[in-house]
Amino acid sequence: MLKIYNTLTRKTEEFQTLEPNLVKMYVCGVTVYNDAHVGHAMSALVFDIIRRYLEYRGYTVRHVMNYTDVDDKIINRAKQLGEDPLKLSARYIADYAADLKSLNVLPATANPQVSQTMPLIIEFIQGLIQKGHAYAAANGDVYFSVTSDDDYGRLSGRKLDDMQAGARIEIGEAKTHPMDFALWKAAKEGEISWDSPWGKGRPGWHIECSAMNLAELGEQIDIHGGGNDLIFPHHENEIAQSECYTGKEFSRYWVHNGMLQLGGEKMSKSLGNIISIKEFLSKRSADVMRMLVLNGTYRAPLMFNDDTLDAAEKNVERLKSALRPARASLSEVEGTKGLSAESLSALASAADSAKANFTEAMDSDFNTAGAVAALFELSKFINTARDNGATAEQLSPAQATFSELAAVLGLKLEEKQGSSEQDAQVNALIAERNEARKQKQWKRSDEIRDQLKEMGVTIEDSKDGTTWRWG
RNA sequence: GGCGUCGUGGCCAAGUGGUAAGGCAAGGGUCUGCAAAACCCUCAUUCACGGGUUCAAAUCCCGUCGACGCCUCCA
Repeated sequence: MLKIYNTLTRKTEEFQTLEPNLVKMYVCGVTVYNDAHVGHAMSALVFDIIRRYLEYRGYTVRHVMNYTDVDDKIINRAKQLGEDPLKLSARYIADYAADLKSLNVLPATANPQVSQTMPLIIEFIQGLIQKGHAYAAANGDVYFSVTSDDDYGRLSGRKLDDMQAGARIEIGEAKTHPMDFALWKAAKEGEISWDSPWGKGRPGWHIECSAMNLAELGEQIDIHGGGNDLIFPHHENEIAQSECYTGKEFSRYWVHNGMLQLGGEKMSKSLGNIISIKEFLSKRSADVMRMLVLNGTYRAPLMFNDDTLDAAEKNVERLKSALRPARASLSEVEGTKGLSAESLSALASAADSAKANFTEAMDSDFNTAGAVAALFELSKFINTARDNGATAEQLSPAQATFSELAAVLGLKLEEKQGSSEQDAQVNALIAERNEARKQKQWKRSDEIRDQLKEMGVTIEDSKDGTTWRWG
């Protein structure tokens, strides 16, 4: 029984879909005007893991992630660069898609964009005006009326009265209530704009997600996700718009990831403490970033520093060790006995309980730290079996389970590969070293090992022979 | 000031009533010519602090202190 923490109720609830075996999941994507950073990566990874696990549990997942390609920041940046705003955003959309791919994040089933949802956005706003939830101001702006929605504030747990106390009152705006928010913004001179019943303009930030949800997934969805910095005002406003428009409950579960912390502070574009995804991947692997996320709790702040990254890197190496081949098959030693029937059945039951523990952990609000712990347990059994001389055939079922579970978490655990020429060169050096070792020429043997290390090759001697790998 | 999340060993962190998972680091060991990897052992009488409820609390309640997020664009 899968349980998910729901921000809306502040409780962990049993997960039940609107339609059997189908999950409609909408996750707020990014505003595309510069390089995405590792904080965005965290969010993408969290929902990729959730999606993969739901699929593992047998659901079909319709996973929608939007791109905000019409926005003040995009317009400003485009102005600076003298570029067309939609060309700029198209460039960064392609860029972000590439980042996600290199992070082994599965592509969403749909990636709607604001610029391509204009007719529905306008229709949506008109509907809200008709129902008395929105009003057009004299200057061409359209605002949502928060006082028209009795439930306003229920996601973030705020009351209108409380909010006004700390809210910065914007001057010169044509709002009836200070907390009213823009559905449509009248275009300024020379700005990109679309025609509407209220004159030329563009959508406010929140309406796009309500409209794209409706277009892609319908009136009601199962999961709405995003970073917890979006709870207010973005998601609060989405609920208000969608529920006032359809009269139905918008999303059953609201899932929010915690913020990535750099030096005790949230990493964000506005604070400027950014490490881009590309910069990260030039130094560490996609698996390391994913392991960092897996080691933590998706809802809690994630500590991002050299210590936690080094630990994550070690963790990845450790998991990789479970997938290394059996020694016996490499050694070409005749008459390898393999494991006893007893050890073999112990290995099989270790694989079974790893799977059970993995599922139990993931069922508890995606407890990835617990799921990874189950993999560590299994890797210990596999490695012990290998040390005890298990054959490739004997190791294979447990390794298959291990790979299957690792894949649910989206870990690749790939060993680096070299070209066949490089491999041949390494094999020749190892043959030479083995000859030297046979003659107890340790100096020469160690020279070759150092030379291989320079080339990026790690070697391991065992009684069955020498194995090596890149990295 | 308001709303919310949270405070577990040197570090990351699981655990929401029944007596502290896992990983990193550290120390010892097996193996090895040495190394590397793997494996084994050790490593919190205690869960921010102070009260309370209970046969029993890291887990529930109250209070205090502290951290972080949101209240303005933000994954």
